[in-house]
Amino acid sequence: MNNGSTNPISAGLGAPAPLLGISFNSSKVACNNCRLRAHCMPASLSTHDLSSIHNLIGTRRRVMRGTALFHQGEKFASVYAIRSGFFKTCTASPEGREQITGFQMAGEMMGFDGIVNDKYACDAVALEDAEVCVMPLDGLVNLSRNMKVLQHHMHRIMSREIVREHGAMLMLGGTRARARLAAFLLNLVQRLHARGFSNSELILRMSREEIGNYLGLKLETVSRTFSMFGAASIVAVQKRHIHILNSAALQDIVNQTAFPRAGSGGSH
Amino acid sequence: MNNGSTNPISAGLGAPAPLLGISFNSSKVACNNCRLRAHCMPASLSTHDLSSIHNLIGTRRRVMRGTALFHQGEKFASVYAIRSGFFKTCTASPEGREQITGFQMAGEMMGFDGIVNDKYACDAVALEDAEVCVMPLDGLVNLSRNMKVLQHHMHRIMSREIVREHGAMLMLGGTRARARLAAFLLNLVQRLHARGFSNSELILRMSREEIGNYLGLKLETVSRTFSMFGAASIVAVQKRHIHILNSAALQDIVNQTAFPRAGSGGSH
DNA sequence: CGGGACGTTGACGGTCGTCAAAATTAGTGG
DNA sequence: CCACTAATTTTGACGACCGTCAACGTCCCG
Repeated sequence: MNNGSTNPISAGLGAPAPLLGISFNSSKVACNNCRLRAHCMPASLSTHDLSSIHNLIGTRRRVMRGTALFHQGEKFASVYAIRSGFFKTCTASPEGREQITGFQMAGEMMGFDGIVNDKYACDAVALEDAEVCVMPLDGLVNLSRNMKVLQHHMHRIMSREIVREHGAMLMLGGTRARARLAAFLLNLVQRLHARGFSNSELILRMSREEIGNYLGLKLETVSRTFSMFGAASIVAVQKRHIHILNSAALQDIVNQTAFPRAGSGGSH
Repeated sequence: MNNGSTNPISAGLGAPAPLLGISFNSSKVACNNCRLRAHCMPASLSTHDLSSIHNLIGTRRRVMRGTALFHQGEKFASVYAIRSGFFKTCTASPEGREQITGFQMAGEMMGFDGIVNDKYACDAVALEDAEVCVMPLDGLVNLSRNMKVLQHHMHRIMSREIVREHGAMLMLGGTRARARLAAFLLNLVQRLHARGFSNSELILRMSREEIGNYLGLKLETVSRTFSMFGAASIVAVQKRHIHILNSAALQDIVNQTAFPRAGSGGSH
């Protein structure tokens, strides 16, 4: 399976052509050139390891806005790293209610919830045209058997997902609308900032309804709360364009607007 | 606590205490005799594999009611399988609010949230005297490198935890108090039933306040809702002893009391 | 220009948080 | 065994917050 050279010669039949614009089918952007590597790959990897991983990533896949990368119940096979674009993941309860469980951006991974039952446990829908790296799980698993860093990295990613959801639960249980929306904005802008974007401006990729669904609020409440932030000059809101004017005030709202004294006392 | 010896010992988690009153090492119940094996181990294992795993589980550990198995922020080392007893896991937000992220019973595992940052991300507190199997992670990891079933099993467990939290989010976002409490009871009794207990009776190991915290409700609301269920003869409630009289009605409440039309197409 | 998706704003009412007090139980020491 | 305190649970009254219903404005696309 070792592929020593991925040089232009082997590509003579008109495959990769890394020189020019975008090539779809052939488009294997080498992982070691990917500027998102820090987000989805282990920190330190030998070039040899890196190319092993790179070879594993069979294809990339484009996902048009509004369409699903995978569906709840679909046979599980691969996990995905987002190269570009923005996703939501949502589950449907047996009785048909739908809950958005998270929003994912470039460098983040999706699909690990499919491992338990060999079926994806949620839909992953692109909120804007997107591109993902397809990572077949058995490939990853096999590779990780001889690559300790990779094995540990997989564990870390899943563990992180667990912790992330802890955070989401923290928000949903026992805070007011203001606090939820404030925390939501701060979280988004922080993740964007970690990817080189502004730490005060962002464009929402999702509708008010989707925000509300995620935060456990109705869309009208989301809208009203945005207006409130605007009136207080904490955030400038124009449709989906958000400008955080006073991030400290937002943080205060997160801190102060939790229901008071939820959990203290108690333990003996 | 009123024993002759000084208290710090029981509270201390520091050193692996060699020969105190309780001998940690001695009690090695062979995994292949453990009637909970089906819950925490892969389905099919050769006896050889099983004994490898068994050897890995260095110790068991007793946890007294009200004390913590591990604390948020503590250095991560092991995951734990519950042999007996009942736990809650709770995280504290930076601003000090506390959120219970789950209740765990015999056969379930805890600690995987510690992998990401090499620190436990939550407290695990025993709600009744308990006993756990200590499973050092690096041992598991090394073993799994040569034991494919185990490797896959670990992935499944973490994945299941992710999915479980999806479910919790589903409940916290967009349902009413009745629905949350009904779903909570049904979930508890179902898990207990899977362990050989009644499918209609249970004893709550946690206080009204803890239930409320978990469900995003105040303790008064929890109490009132219990009373409501009682008045409707759906559940007989006596303190913490719960008898489900009409499980179908409970299920109806879960289904019907979600906020209407949260996610589907809005035609009016 | 017209239709549809999305967002904003207003008015009203229900659910549940808040405050308060009483009831029941558990734990402790005499 | 019984008094005493602390913890937990229950119940009531009140009101804030947010869900509900409705109308309107905006933008996009055919």
